[in-house]
Amino acid sequence: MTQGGTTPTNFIRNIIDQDLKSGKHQSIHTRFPPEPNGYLHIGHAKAICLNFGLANDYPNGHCNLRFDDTNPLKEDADYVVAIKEDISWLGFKWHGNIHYSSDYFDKLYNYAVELIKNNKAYICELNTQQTREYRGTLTQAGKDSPFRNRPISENLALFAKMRAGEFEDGAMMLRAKIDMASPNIKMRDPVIYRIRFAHHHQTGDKWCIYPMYDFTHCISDAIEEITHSLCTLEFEDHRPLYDWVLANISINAKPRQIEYSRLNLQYTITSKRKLSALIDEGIVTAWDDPRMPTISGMRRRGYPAASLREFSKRIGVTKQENTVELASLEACVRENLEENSPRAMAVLDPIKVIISNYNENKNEQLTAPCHPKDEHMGTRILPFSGEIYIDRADFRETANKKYKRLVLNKEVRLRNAYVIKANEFKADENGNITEVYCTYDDQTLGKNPSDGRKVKGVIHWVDATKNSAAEFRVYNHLFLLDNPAAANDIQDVINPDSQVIKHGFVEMSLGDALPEKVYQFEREGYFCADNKDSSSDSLVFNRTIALRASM
RNA sequence: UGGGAUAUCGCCAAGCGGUAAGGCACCGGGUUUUGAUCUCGGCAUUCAGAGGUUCAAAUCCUCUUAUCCCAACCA
Repeated sequence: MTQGGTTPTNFIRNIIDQDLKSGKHQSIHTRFPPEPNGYLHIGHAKAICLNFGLANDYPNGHCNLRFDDTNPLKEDADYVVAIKEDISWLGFKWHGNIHYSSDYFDKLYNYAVELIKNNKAYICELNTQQTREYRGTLTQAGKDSPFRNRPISENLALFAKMRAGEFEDGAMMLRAKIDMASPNIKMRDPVIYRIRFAHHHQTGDKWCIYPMYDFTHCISDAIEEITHSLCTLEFEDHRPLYDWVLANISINAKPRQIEYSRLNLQYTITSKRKLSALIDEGIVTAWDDPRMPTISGMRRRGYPAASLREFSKRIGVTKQENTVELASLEACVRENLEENSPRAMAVLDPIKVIISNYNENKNEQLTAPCHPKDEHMGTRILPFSGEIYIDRADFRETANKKYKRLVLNKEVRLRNAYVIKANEFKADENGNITEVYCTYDDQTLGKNPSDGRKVKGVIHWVDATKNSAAEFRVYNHLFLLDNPAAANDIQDVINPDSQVIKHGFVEMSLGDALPEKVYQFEREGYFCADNKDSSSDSLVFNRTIALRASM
């Protein structure tokens, strides 16, 4: 399958098609509702592609960005900034202004009052412990709160006082009056407002009571005239409550909540709480550490936005629990990069090669294509002198025929340059090779040896006199286990080699490599300059992903 | 007898009563100045299991089994 093209159908599209066909809706309106309490990760990327993708694919479709900010204790304006950037980078535009659930705090308050007036909500003074006891268990019905039958007038007065700040945190709460015996625990008089003397990043100190998710989300959807409110499976039990709230207040719009299964990805964790812990414990450096499955981490690492969109398209949308293999994501990244990244050469673990028959005054400027198949990418200049660097792994004193690189007394092709032959080498006292002495065949530039002898291998190289020194950060799985969430202690399954630092050289043309621009370092993999730590004075390249390896 | 959901190839996933799409992975052949790419070929007589309805069932019915979610004043 080539990247791009149309999105395969799924059960949500089928529902939308029916709604459009039946005339229930003329167009669709979705929303992406992140809570600004952390950075967006690959799971959110799926949700973003789903919601914004739907809006893009249907005529007159719209998708709102709404920050679900009803818990000031956990949220922060910094996250709002990062989330907006991530969505834009992923390639999506939200409809109109950015929305916040907190925009609706006044309306929400009034709807709560309406519920009270209709005897559908009451002020409860049970403490946390008591509330839990009264709620019952999975198999036992709950029992009514002693405050359940408070007169409406008293509820109204108490709620007003709650808002006025006359009670302490946790002293009381507003509860919907539904059914303490419901088999669905979510319907056992759920809390809809709590007291929190906390500063809110959007509303400041205006409020000391904050609405709960279940009360807020459905009303926010209705206010924004969302037609299809998509969320993950764990909210299935909340749907009756979502519908109950909208049915019991004077609001016309009746958005439909549809649940789909969240994405699980091998070797990664998609829990903001756990990702946050990785940072706190110093296992990674930040939310955008290239090892993080966050959108900003993947961006920093070099994953193209288009490959994330393609991935989200390939995994589909269903209600089945799933764990996608990492290889599936990586295939999308490689497919994109193979086509779009310019080629270059870099040596990560250098040993010097001295070409003894090369005239030391003959400094050549070789020309090499930036892409083997796309000539529009142009060419670049490769300085070539008598001294070059090759990778330590590309030379052996002896080797079997499967080894297609440089071997003592044998020949190898230098990529984009000449065929060389190794004649001798030097090693230090530990046996580590320090220098290899070669001779080159000056008749092999751009052509095979004229006498017909076959040169089996091709290795990459960097000129030893004109180049840029660079640090390479080679990334591997952050976790040793494909299902790290199952570990008792996450510390036990951290891969100690999730980041391996190497120092070597890149070809001269890479001296001013732009951050996040990905190159294929031939035979090594895809790399991009780090968007935080790299500068032209001190280059730092992140390995986006290795080349597919087969041998 | 708490409630809610899900079961199609190793991993995703189409399929919606007419006789198992596709992608990833994997296994072979070819091309190649990247052990990359590209390319050609292979990869579910079977749809969690057992019954039943039907000319015909992955699709309808019944029962069984397995797995996931729910008892925050989180979202």
